[in-house]
Amino acid sequence: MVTTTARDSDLASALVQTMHRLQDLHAETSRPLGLTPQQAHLLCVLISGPLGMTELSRILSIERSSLTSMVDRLERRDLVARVASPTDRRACRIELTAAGKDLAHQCHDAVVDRIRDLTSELPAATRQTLTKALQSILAQ
Amino acid sequence: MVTTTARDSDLASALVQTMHRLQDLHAETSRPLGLTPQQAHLLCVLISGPLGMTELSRILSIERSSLTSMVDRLERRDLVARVASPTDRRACRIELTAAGKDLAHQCHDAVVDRIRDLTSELPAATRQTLTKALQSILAQ
DNA sequence: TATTGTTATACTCTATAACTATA
DNA sequence: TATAGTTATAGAGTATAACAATA
Repeated sequence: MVTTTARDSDLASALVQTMHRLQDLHAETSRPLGLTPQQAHLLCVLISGPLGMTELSRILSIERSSLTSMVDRLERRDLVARVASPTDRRACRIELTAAGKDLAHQCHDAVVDRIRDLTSELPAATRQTLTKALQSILAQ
Repeated sequence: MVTTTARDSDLASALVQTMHRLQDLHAETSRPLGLTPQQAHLLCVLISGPLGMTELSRILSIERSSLTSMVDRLERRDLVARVASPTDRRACRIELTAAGKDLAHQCHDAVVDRIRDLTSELPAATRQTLTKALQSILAQ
């Protein structure tokens, strides 16, 4: 039987290429805001609230020691602040400053806008299917 | 009208999160092979044939000067080779050595396997829709 | 003059290992 | 003893600017 059925590797390949495309897009939107993609990611993760170093390193998938220097650089620019934990004197919480919050939202909005452009030509039903499929992948 | 219609930002958010997930997965598959994700990307791009520095830098979205040092490191490990262009004495072609070709295929296969695991629970029709949607995004 | 690629430099990202302070 | 976070160190990724050689 010969059909136009997609192979597994077509989906894998499409996903990998999409990843690279989105990475580029992410870099292009961060840069004019004076941020590396990694810094933009960190700031955006903090939008939903302050986090400790250990939890933040887990979310960003980097070692705590790597995070220390990232936070140092952002703190020097007054985009984040280390706040002492009231309950654990070893720990601190990283939180966005007012300037950091503003920049984080700019990053977030810029990326969402760019992606909206990329996906705007898809039919609504396809967008729906795409969204649900990706969410189910992410839920694993 | 109140429905469960997904917002644009849900799709954008799902795409961004998928990007991060795939980045992690890519890093996890490259690392045991002794490669950074960027090195793995470079090797995989060369699977389809040798490329000049300028074209390779365009494909990887990095400056040529950044690429020079990446190629230096890979060449020192005998994974790629600089071959003089026969037609342009300024230019060179970067090509995979036998070891580089082997490693590139290992990288490629490892990523495809991991992604297949991620997507294996989706219905065939959804996989098809997903693949076509991503391909149409990439075609832009 | 324009293009190909490299060199020099500076900064960021990242991991590993060893460490301090607190729980 | 275990955990939170930092320091020290080394290597890799990246951009900018200036450069050499060739087209």
